Amino acid sequence: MTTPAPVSAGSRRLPHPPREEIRLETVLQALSDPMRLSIVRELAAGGDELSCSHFDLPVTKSTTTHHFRVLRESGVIRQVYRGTAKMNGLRTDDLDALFPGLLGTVLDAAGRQAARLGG
Amino acid sequence: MTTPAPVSAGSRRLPHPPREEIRLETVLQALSDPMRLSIVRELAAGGDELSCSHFDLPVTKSTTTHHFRVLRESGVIRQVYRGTAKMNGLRTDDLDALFPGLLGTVLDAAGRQAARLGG
DNA sequence: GGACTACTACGATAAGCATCGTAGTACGGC
DNA sequence: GCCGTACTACGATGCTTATCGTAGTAGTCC
Repeated sequence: MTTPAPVSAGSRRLPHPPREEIRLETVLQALSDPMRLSIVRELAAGGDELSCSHFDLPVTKSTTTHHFRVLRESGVIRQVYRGTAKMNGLRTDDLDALFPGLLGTVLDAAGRQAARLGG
Repeated sequence: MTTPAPVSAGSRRLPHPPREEIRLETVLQALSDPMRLSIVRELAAGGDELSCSHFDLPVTKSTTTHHFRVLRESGVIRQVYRGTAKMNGLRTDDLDALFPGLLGTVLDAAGRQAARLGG
Protein backbone atom coordinates (compact mmCIF):
# COMPACT_ATOMS: atom_id res chain seq x y z
CA MET A 1 0.00 0.00 0.00
CA THR A 2 2.58 2.49 -0.91
CA THR A 3 -0.16 4.33 -2.70
CA PRO A 4 -3.75 3.28 -2.15
CA ALA A 5 -4.90 3.86 -5.71
CA PRO A 6 -2.73 5.98 -7.95
CA VAL A 7 -5.31 6.31 -10.71
CA SER A 8 -2.79 8.53 -12.52
CA ALA A 9 -4.60 10.68 -15.05
CA GLY A 10 -8.00 9.55 -13.87
CA SER A 11 -8.08 10.99 -10.40
CA ARG A 12 -9.87 14.08 -11.54
CA ARG A 13 -13.20 12.74 -12.66
CA LEU A 14 -15.70 14.96 -14.45
CA PRO A 15 -19.47 14.50 -14.12
CA HIS A 16 -21.25 13.75 -17.37
CA PRO A 17 -25.00 13.22 -17.73
CA PRO A 18 -25.87 9.71 -18.93
CA ARG A 19 -27.41 9.49 -22.37
CA GLU A 20 -30.97 9.09 -21.14
CA GLU A 21 -30.80 12.25 -19.08
CA ILE A 22 -29.80 14.52 -21.92
CA ARG A 23 -32.63 16.99 -22.56
CA LEU A 24 -33.30 18.67 -25.87
CA GLU A 25 -34.04 22.06 -24.33
CA THR A 26 -30.76 22.00 -22.44
CA VAL A 27 -28.83 21.04 -25.55
CA LEU A 28 -30.46 23.83 -27.54
CA GLN A 29 -29.70 26.31 -24.82
CA ALA A 30 -26.08 25.19 -24.70
CA LEU A 31 -25.83 25.66 -28.46
CA SER A 32 -27.57 29.03 -28.42
CA ASP A 33 -24.56 30.89 -27.07
CA PRO A 34 -22.26 32.21 -29.83
CA MET A 35 -19.14 31.33 -27.90
CA ARG A 36 -20.25 27.79 -27.25
CA LEU A 37 -21.53 27.30 -30.78
CA SER A 38 -18.13 28.27 -32.13
CA ILE A 39 -16.48 25.80 -29.76
CA VAL A 40 -18.75 23.04 -31.03
CA ARG A 41 -18.07 24.00 -34.63
CA GLU A 42 -14.35 23.82 -34.03
CA LEU A 43 -14.69 20.47 -32.31
CA ALA A 44 -16.67 19.11 -35.24
CA ALA A 45 -14.16 20.40 -37.74
CA GLY A 46 -10.91 19.69 -35.95
CA GLY A 47 -11.24 16.06 -35.07
CA ASP A 48 -12.56 15.03 -31.80
CA GLU A 49 -9.84 15.44 -29.27
CA LEU A 50 -8.94 19.04 -28.66
CA SER A 51 -7.56 20.51 -25.47
CA CYS A 52 -9.16 23.54 -23.88
CA SER A 53 -6.05 25.57 -24.47
CA HIS A 54 -6.33 24.95 -28.20
CA PHE A 55 -9.22 27.39 -28.33
CA ASP A 56 -8.41 31.04 -28.53
CA LEU A 57 -11.56 32.68 -27.28
CA PRO A 58 -11.93 36.40 -26.58
CA VAL A 59 -12.69 35.78 -22.92
CA THR A 60 -10.70 34.90 -19.85
CA LYS A 61 -9.75 31.39 -18.84
CA SER A 62 -12.41 31.34 -16.14
CA THR A 63 -15.14 32.11 -18.63
CA THR A 64 -13.81 29.49 -21.02
CA THR A 65 -13.96 26.92 -18.24
CA HIS A 66 -17.54 27.97 -17.58
CA HIS A 67 -18.59 27.46 -21.20
CA PHE A 68 -16.95 24.06 -21.41
CA ARG A 69 -18.73 23.02 -18.25
CA VAL A 70 -22.09 24.12 -19.66
CA LEU A 71 -21.42 22.08 -22.77
CA ARG A 72 -20.39 19.05 -20.75
CA GLU A 73 -23.30 19.23 -18.31
CA SER A 74 -25.78 19.59 -21.14
CA GLY A 75 -24.42 16.43 -22.74
CA VAL A 76 -22.98 18.03 -25.85
CA ILE A 77 -19.32 17.27 -25.17
CA ARG A 78 -17.27 14.71 -23.31
CA GLN A 79 -14.23 15.81 -21.34
CA VAL A 80 -11.36 13.74 -20.03
CA TYR A 81 -8.07 14.68 -18.47
CA ARG A 82 -4.90 13.68 -20.24
CA GLY A 83 -2.00 14.84 -18.18
CA THR A 84 -2.44 18.50 -17.43
CA ALA A 85 -4.59 18.97 -20.49
CA LYS A 86 -8.30 18.41 -20.68
CA MET A 87 -9.41 16.86 -23.94
CA ASN A 88 -12.79 17.65 -25.43
CA GLY A 89 -14.89 15.69 -27.87
CA LEU A 90 -18.43 15.87 -29.15
CA ARG A 91 -20.85 13.22 -27.88
CA THR A 92 -21.93 12.53 -31.43
CA ASP A 93 -22.99 8.96 -30.72
CA ASP A 94 -25.30 9.86 -27.86
CA LEU A 95 -26.76 12.92 -29.55
CA ASP A 96 -27.41 11.05 -32.80
CA ALA A 97 -29.09 8.25 -30.91
CA LEU A 98 -31.37 10.62 -29.03
CA PHE A 99 -31.94 13.30 -31.66
CA PRO A 100 -31.06 11.92 -35.09
CA GLY A 101 -29.63 14.52 -37.39
CA LEU A 102 -29.88 17.35 -34.91
CA LEU A 103 -26.20 18.00 -34.40
CA GLY A 104 -25.52 17.75 -38.11
CA THR A 105 -28.27 20.17 -39.09
CA VAL A 106 -27.23 22.68 -36.48
CA LEU A 107 -23.62 22.50 -37.62
CA ASP A 108 -24.71 22.84 -41.23
CA ALA A 109 -26.89 25.82 -40.32
CA ALA A 110 -24.01 27.42 -38.46
CA GLY A 111 -21.76 26.91 -41.44
CA ARG A 112 -24.28 28.44 -43.82
CA GLN A 113 -24.77 31.42 -41.57
CA ALA A 114 -21.03 31.95 -41.23
CA ALA A 115 -20.62 31.77 -45.00
CA ARG A 116 -23.47 34.21 -45.48
CA LEU A 117 -22.39 36.75 -42.88
CA GLY A 118 -18.66 36.34 -42.62
CA GLY A 119 -17.85 36.25 -46.32
CA MET B 1 -61.43 61.29 -47.65
CA THR B 2 -64.17 59.75 -45.66
CA THR B 3 -61.53 57.69 -43.97
CA PRO B 4 -57.90 58.38 -44.75
CA ALA B 5 -56.85 54.77 -44.61
CA PRO B 6 -59.10 52.38 -42.76
CA VAL B 7 -56.60 49.58 -42.80
CA SER B 8 -59.18 47.55 -40.83
CA ALA B 9 -57.43 44.57 -39.34
CA GLY B 10 -54.02 45.88 -40.29
CA SER B 11 -53.67 48.92 -38.12
CA ARG B 12 -51.83 47.04 -35.46
CA ARG B 13 -48.66 46.11 -37.19
CA LEU B 14 -46.20 43.72 -35.58
CA PRO B 15 -42.45 43.96 -36.16
CA HIS B 16 -40.92 40.86 -37.75
CA PRO B 17 -37.24 40.44 -38.60
CA PRO B 18 -36.65 40.06 -42.34
CA ARG B 19 -35.34 36.69 -43.43
CA GLU B 20 -31.75 37.79 -43.79
CA GLU B 21 -31.64 39.08 -40.24
CA ILE B 22 -32.69 35.84 -38.60
CA ARG B 23 -29.81 34.50 -36.54
CA LEU B 24 -29.26 30.87 -35.71
CA GLU B 25 -28.27 31.53 -32.11
CA THR B 26 -31.42 33.53 -31.52
CA VAL B 27 -33.59 30.83 -33.05
CA LEU B 28 -31.95 28.17 -30.91
CA GLN B 29 -32.41 30.26 -27.81
CA ALA B 30 -36.07 30.82 -28.64
CA LEU B 31 -36.54 27.08 -29.03
CA SER B 32 -34.63 26.24 -25.87
CA ASP B 33 -37.45 27.27 -23.57
CA PRO B 34 -39.86 24.39 -22.79
CA MET B 35 -42.90 26.63 -22.99
CA ARG B 36 -41.92 28.04 -26.35
CA LEU B 37 -40.89 24.68 -27.72
CA SER B 38 -44.33 23.32 -26.88
CA ILE B 39 -45.93 26.28 -28.64
CA VAL B 40 -43.88 25.58 -31.74
CA ARG B 41 -44.75 21.90 -31.59
CA GLU B 42 -48.43 22.71 -31.40
CA LEU B 43 -48.13 25.14 -34.29
CA ALA B 44 -46.40 22.52 -36.39
CA ALA B 45 -49.03 19.93 -35.58
CA GLY B 46 -52.16 22.01 -35.68
CA GLY B 47 -51.88 23.68 -39.01
CA ASP B 48 -50.46 27.06 -39.28
CA GLU B 49 -53.00 29.56 -38.17
CA LEU B 50 -53.69 29.35 -34.47
CA SER B 51 -54.77 32.19 -32.24
CA CYS B 52 -52.92 32.93 -29.03
CA SER B 53 -55.98 32.05 -26.99
CA HIS B 54 -55.98 28.56 -28.48
CA PHE B 55 -53.01 27.70 -26.32
CA ASP B 56 -53.65 26.69 -22.77
CA LEU B 57 -50.36 27.34 -21.09
CA PRO B 58 -49.75 27.08 -17.35
CA VAL B 59 -48.77 30.74 -17.14
CA THR B 60 -50.58 34.05 -17.15
CA LYS B 61 -51.60 35.93 -20.27
CA SER B 62 -48.77 38.40 -19.83
CA THR B 63 -46.21 35.63 -19.82
CA THR B 64 -47.83 34.03 -22.85
CA THR B 65 -47.60 37.34 -24.68
CA HIS B 66 -43.94 37.53 -23.75
CA HIS B 67 -43.17 34.07 -25.16
CA PHE B 68 -44.99 34.76 -28.41
CA ARG B 69 -43.06 37.96 -28.80
CA VAL B 70 -39.75 36.19 -28.28
CA LEU B 71 -40.73 33.66 -30.93
CA ARG B 72 -41.77 36.41 -33.34
CA GLU B 73 -38.71 38.57 -32.79
CA SER B 74 -36.40 35.60 -33.24
CA GLY B 75 -38.01 34.87 -36.60
CA VAL B 76 -39.57 31.55 -35.68
CA ILE B 77 -43.21 32.57 -36.02
CA ARG B 78 -45.24 35.10 -37.96
CA GLN B 79 -48.08 36.93 -36.24
CA VAL B 80 -50.95 38.84 -37.78
CA TYR B 81 -54.05 40.34 -36.28
CA ARG B 82 -57.38 39.05 -37.48
CA GLY B 83 -60.07 40.99 -35.66
CA THR B 84 -59.37 40.81 -31.97
CA ALA B 85 -57.48 37.58 -32.37
CA LYS B 86 -53.81 37.28 -33.19
CA MET B 87 -53.01 34.43 -35.53
CA ASN B 88 -49.72 32.60 -35.31
CA GLY B 89 -47.89 30.58 -37.91
CA LEU B 90 -44.42 29.09 -38.25
CA ARG B 91 -42.06 30.81 -40.67
CA THR B 92 -41.24 27.46 -42.23
CA ASP B 93 -40.32 28.95 -45.60
CA ASP B 94 -37.79 31.39 -44.20
CA LEU B 95 -36.30 28.96 -41.73
CA ASP B 96 -35.94 26.21 -44.32
CA ALA B 97 -34.29 28.61 -46.72
CA LEU B 98 -31.78 29.77 -44.13
CA PHE B 99 -31.25 26.55 -42.17
CA PRO B 100 -32.41 23.60 -44.24
CA GLY B 101 -33.85 20.82 -42.16
CA LEU B 102 -33.32 22.54 -38.85
CA LEU B 103 -36.92 23.08 -37.87
CA GLY B 104 -37.88 19.57 -38.92
CA THR B 105 -35.05 17.97 -37.02
CA VAL B 106 -35.80 19.92 -33.87
CA LEU B 107 -39.48 19.03 -34.08
CA ASP B 108 -38.60 15.40 -34.64
CA ALA B 109 -36.22 15.48 -31.68
CA ALA B 110 -38.90 17.06 -29.51
CA GLY B 111 -41.37 14.39 -30.54
CA ARG B 112 -38.92 11.61 -29.75
CA GLN B 113 -38.14 13.06 -26.38
CA ALA B 114 -41.83 13.47 -25.56
CA ALA B 115 -42.47 9.88 -26.56
CA ARG B 116 -39.54 8.69 -24.50
CA LEU B 117 -40.31 10.67 -21.37
CA GLY B 118 -44.03 11.20 -21.48
CA GLY B 119 -45.08 7.67 -22.32
C1' DG C 1 11.55 18.89 -4.16
C1' DG C 2 10.75 23.05 -7.07
C1' DA C 3 9.17 25.45 -11.07
C1' DC C 4 6.04 25.59 -14.75
C1' DT C 5 1.69 24.55 -17.21
C1' DA C 6 -3.22 23.78 -17.55
C1' DC C 7 -7.20 24.11 -15.67
C1' DT C 8 -10.58 24.96 -11.55
C1' DA C 9 -13.14 26.85 -7.60
C1' DC C 10 -15.00 30.72 -5.44
C1' DG C 11 -16.90 35.15 -4.91
C1' DA C 12 -18.50 39.35 -7.09
C1' DT C 13 -20.99 41.86 -10.53
C1' DA C 14 -23.87 43.15 -13.95
C1' DA C 15 -27.01 41.85 -17.39
C1' DG C 16 -30.74 39.01 -19.02
C1' DC C 17 -35.03 36.71 -18.56
C1' DA C 18 -39.38 34.25 -17.01
C1' DT C 19 -42.90 35.39 -14.27
C1' DC C 20 -46.61 38.13 -12.35
C1' DG C 21 -50.27 41.90 -11.56
C1' DT C 22 -52.45 45.91 -13.00
C1' DA C 23 -53.94 49.03 -16.15
C1' DG C 24 -54.83 49.92 -20.82
C1' DT C 25 -55.93 49.59 -26.07
C1' DA C 26 -58.07 47.66 -30.30
C1' DC C 27 -61.74 45.36 -32.36
C1' DG C 28 -66.47 43.25 -32.96
C1' DG C 29 -71.30 42.95 -31.71
C1' DC C 30 -75.35 44.92 -29.63
C1' DG D 1 -72.19 54.60 -27.92
C1' DC D 2 -71.38 50.65 -24.74
C1' DC D 3 -69.74 46.22 -23.36
C1' DG D 4 -67.12 42.15 -23.75
C1' DT D 5 -63.14 39.78 -25.70
C1' DA D 6 -58.36 39.42 -26.89
C1' DC D 7 -54.26 40.90 -26.41
C1' DT D 8 -50.53 44.50 -24.78
C1' DA D 9 -47.53 47.67 -22.17
C1' DC D 10 -45.30 48.71 -18.02
C1' DG D 11 -43.12 48.05 -13.77
C1' DA D 12 -41.56 44.87 -10.25
C1' DT D 13 -39.30 40.73 -8.73
C1' DG D 14 -36.49 36.99 -8.22
C1' DC D 15 -33.65 33.63 -10.71
C1' DT D 16 -30.23 32.47 -14.02
C1' DT D 17 -26.04 33.43 -16.43
C1' DA D 18 -21.87 35.54 -18.74
C1' DT D 19 -18.10 37.73 -17.25
C1' DC D 20 -14.11 38.75 -14.43
C1' DG D 21 -10.13 38.44 -10.90
C1' DT D 22 -7.78 35.97 -7.51
C1' DA D 23 -6.30 32.09 -5.37
C1' DG D 24 -5.60 27.25 -5.63
C1' DT D 25 -4.97 22.23 -7.28
C1' DA D 26 -3.25 18.50 -10.31
C1' DG D 27 0.12 16.96 -13.26
C1' DT D 28 4.80 17.15 -15.85
C1' DC D 29 9.57 18.02 -16.20
C1' DC D 30 14.00 19.28 -14.33
